[in-house]
Amino acid sequence: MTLDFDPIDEAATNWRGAGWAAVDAMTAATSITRAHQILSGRIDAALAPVGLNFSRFEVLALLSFTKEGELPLGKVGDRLQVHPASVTNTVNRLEADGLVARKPHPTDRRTTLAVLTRAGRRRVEQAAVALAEIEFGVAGLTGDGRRSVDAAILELRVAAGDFVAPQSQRR
Amino acid sequence: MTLDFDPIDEAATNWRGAGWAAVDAMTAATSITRAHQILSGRIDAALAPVGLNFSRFEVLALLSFTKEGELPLGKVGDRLQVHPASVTNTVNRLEADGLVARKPHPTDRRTTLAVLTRAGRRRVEQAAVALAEIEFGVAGLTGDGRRSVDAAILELRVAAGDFVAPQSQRR
DNA sequence: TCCAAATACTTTGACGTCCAAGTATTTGTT
DNA sequence: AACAAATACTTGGACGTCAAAGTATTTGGA
Repeated sequence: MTLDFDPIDEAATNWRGAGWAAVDAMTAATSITRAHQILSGRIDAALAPVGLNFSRFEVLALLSFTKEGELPLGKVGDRLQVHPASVTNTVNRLEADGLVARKPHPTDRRTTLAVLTRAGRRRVEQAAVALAEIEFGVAGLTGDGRRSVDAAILELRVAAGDFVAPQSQRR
Repeated sequence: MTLDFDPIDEAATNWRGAGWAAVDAMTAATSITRAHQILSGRIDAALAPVGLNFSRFEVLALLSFTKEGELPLGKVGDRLQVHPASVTNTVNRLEADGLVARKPHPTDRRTTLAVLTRAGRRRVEQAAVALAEIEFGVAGLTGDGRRSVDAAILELRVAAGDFVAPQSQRR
């Protein structure tokens, strides 16, 4: 099943042969797509024994970083850049597992807070350890590789309007 | 909705504060994940008017590069690194749209060939143009950024066993 | 004060992906 | 020759994602 050639390199050759444009853009996009496949496979495999997947872990981690361990669902979506419906779905699952609870917002009745439970806090710690053990799936990337990926993708994210750097953007 | 800070940078700070390990691995993994979100959103948006999504496009492109415009479904899965069930699903859809046809393998009756139809060939050309126009979603990445992403991810893919370089691996 | 518009979340439905199990066929051994 | 194991694909089910529509509540003018 392991190929004896680089499929992306092969694709680039084919694209050139067909006279199609933007070959270098294609290889970059394909590389990123494949990298994501690899990472998400490894990460979900590492989290499965802990009873989480990456989305659920991200929500728990985000909550664990707040003072009170709680956040409106909308904020969760903003921070993790996922669709509101996905937040609802993820929180439903976490709630069913007893890792977060829903709580009405004290002053705005439209808003629902997700609150980390004690079990949720324990679970996210376990998951963080499990992820650190597999180096978040990026084993195989050297320090240089990680830095250059971060830097390059930072350009992409800024260009995509993920956030606007206020004044100083370190890094 | 656009944040006024870099959420990944923020996450790194939080992780350090919580004393969690592998912060640099986390940022690399998160960057790649986010890059994939951005690209796949842009790519699917560019392909929607053409009536394709990226998976279906990839299958058509792969077929278009073969001599006869046909390939066993299993080979398609190997090349695109997707699950056999996904290939079945994707080809079903392409077949329903008249862009490929299924044909029995001449000598191995277990095997089914996906054959590009004339409409499929036209469609993949349109799609290639549409994708080139948006630079595969990587507008925002400079030439250097694209090269460093390719190079870094190549490490990752090799480490993941995507393929084994036989003797000479150019690039 | 009143009401249209904005905001927050949920629901429903269309898709896509993978896994596991099932069917058909071929291969490799004994 | 015979049959267990491997291979090729499909099916059905669990999940996840997003878009669009629906409900409830708050906000920001006229």
